[in-house]
Amino acid sequence: MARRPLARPHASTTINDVAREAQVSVASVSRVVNGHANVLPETRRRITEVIDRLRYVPHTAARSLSTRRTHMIGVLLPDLHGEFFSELIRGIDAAAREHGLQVLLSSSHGDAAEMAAAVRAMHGRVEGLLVLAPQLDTTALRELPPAVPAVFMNSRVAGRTPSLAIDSYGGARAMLRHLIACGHRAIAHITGPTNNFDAHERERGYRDELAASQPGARPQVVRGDFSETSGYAAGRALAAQAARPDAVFAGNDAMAIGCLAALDALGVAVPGEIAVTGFDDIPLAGFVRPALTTMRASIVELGRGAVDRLAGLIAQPDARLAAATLSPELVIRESCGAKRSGRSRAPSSSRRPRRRRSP
Amino acid sequence: MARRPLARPHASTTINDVAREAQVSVASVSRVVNGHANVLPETRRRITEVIDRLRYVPHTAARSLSTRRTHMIGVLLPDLHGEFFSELIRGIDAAAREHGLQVLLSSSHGDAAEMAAAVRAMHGRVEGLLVLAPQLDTTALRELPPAVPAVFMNSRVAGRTPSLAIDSYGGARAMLRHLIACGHRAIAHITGPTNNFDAHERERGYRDELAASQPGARPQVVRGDFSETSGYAAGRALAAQAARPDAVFAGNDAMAIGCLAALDALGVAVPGEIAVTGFDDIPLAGFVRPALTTMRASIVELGRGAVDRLAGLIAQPDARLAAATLSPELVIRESCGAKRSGRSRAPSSSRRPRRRRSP
DNA sequence: CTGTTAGCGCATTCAC
DNA sequence: GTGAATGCGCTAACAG
Repeated sequence: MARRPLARPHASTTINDVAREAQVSVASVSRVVNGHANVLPETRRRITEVIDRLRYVPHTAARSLSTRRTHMIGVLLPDLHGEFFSELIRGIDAAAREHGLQVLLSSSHGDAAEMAAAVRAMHGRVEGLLVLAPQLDTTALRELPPAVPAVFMNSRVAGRTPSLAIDSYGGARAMLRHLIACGHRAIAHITGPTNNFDAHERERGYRDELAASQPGARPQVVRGDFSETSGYAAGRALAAQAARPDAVFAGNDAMAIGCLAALDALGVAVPGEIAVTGFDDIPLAGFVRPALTTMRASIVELGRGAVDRLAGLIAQPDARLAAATLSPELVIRESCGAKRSGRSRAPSSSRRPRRRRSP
Repeated sequence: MARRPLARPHASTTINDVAREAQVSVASVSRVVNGHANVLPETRRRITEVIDRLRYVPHTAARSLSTRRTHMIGVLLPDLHGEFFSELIRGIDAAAREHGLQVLLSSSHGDAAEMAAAVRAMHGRVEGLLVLAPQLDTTALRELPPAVPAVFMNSRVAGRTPSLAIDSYGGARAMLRHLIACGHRAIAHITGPTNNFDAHERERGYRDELAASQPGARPQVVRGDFSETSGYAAGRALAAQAARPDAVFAGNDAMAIGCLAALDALGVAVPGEIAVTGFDDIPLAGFVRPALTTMRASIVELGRGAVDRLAGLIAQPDARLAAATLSPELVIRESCGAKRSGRSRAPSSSRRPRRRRSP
């Protein structure tokens, strides 16, 4: 590239062009661009004028090379679907913007190996990592370069890596207490996928609260995978059983809705014969019939909180934040059979003013 | 930085370290790293060994500075919710990975000004832009630096910017033809938000097909905003009208489901008294009662196709791709009142094997 | 307050 | 086949 530099692909104006045009040194231009104080008003004005006129924009890579800062964080997500994904990103994006961080996204990771590859690809471009690894198997996460700060969401992390999670365990116990308070005795549970952290925590909460509140009661568990279809199948199975439960706590709303559809098809009254509840409070939860009682977890806050923590960690790498937890909130609608004092049949979607899907 | 360079923040091994350790020049290391042929097997072996041992990873910024390539594309999204968002990202991410591109995401743009700011922040870091700008007002998009290749999705773009879109117009007409074929005459429409490209196209399709198939028929339109709540309100309004329609074509599934809930609350039989259809085919569409007839649009393909086009554009900036379109497909379930030959009541969610929400 | 200059880490000519 | 040297665009010492 010595003699005849190959035609620069996107030849754009550099700091040198500005300096020459404004009759100053690149140092002064740099100072103005970075908002340093030590520049004469007149000089600053002249430089600013040229910058505007030439539409000069600092070259990011060059700046990074010099400052060792990229202002980017990497976000590693598994193969996620639906509302959870979008709300998480929404929270992450908003918080990142506030911190002046850009988001390098890598989603759709089926397994830990893929995730490791993604991490490698991000090496050097990001100042921190945000990872959602619901797989119980987190051994592969150990390969993360220890140098870069990382925050784990809804993951079981060995060691004291700073993490943040929805309190699935506590939420499940709360839901069970509610069902029991409603008078239900035989309460079944539809689980999420095996090897999923939250699914595991919710099941554990179900079992523990059952054992605590109804000593001797036998847990009744059907395996699902968080999909509507699996909830549908579970609903059929449960309704057909000899010991038919009088309440079903599904591991998430999607399965609860699938279960509802199955019971409806079978002519089983909900909540009359069997009560059904979910977890997550997806936007549609208030619009199915009967409206779904569920635990509301603020996914937006999960994403936002994770970024806040990561930003703090980037600023102070030595800071030792303890793991934190977000408590879900019980949302009582109709499917649980709780007697309600209100008389309105309008769906309760007080929060979330606008819910759109189409672009 | 002349005398005593400040302690490098994330001191990591550089190409120089490798060169020194392997007793070669940085040029050879560079050749090996970039897979050039002209390196002796023995030399290559030695270098490779050192690279592994030192865990050397090329510094991205430095490489970018020198090559003028970042291998990143910017994705600009509006304030999106739900399934649409996640599927779009899924498609984008998968395709980007195939093309060896990283995704710099920036979402939650309420208006064009915010989007312009996001573009500015990405300037220089991305080789191309993917933008979803459903706002009808695209004047602000003109500010995009013309130098960087861009692909627009579901947007009305003046000029011949390469774009890709779901054929909302054609889909709406197809849906209307279906409703008419089912014997419905008074067909109402619930629109999406004003100033939204797809909402506009669907309404246009509704009006055009109505005029074409039933000359003289009077269009009956209620304004919605793509949210379940607005669909609920529209359903109430429609049911209360003197000239009650016998079919309702909602601008998207969320509103259709809201409408369904309203009619259920009012005791109006669906599809008996009023048929209801939607647009999008969200995963839950098959699980509400009655199961929703809708138009299936492959959002994943939208994202994937957009990235493919962008990658092509980056490779050949001069290439003039024409705008392309993705045709949605009619999915007939129960809510439209079509007589069905099958006898299965199981939800039809043949495709989409797994649908999860929770992490 | 301003200019000069030395790197940041890497790719790439051009001699050898 | 290999190495020495140059420049990518910018920041931050340092000298003036």
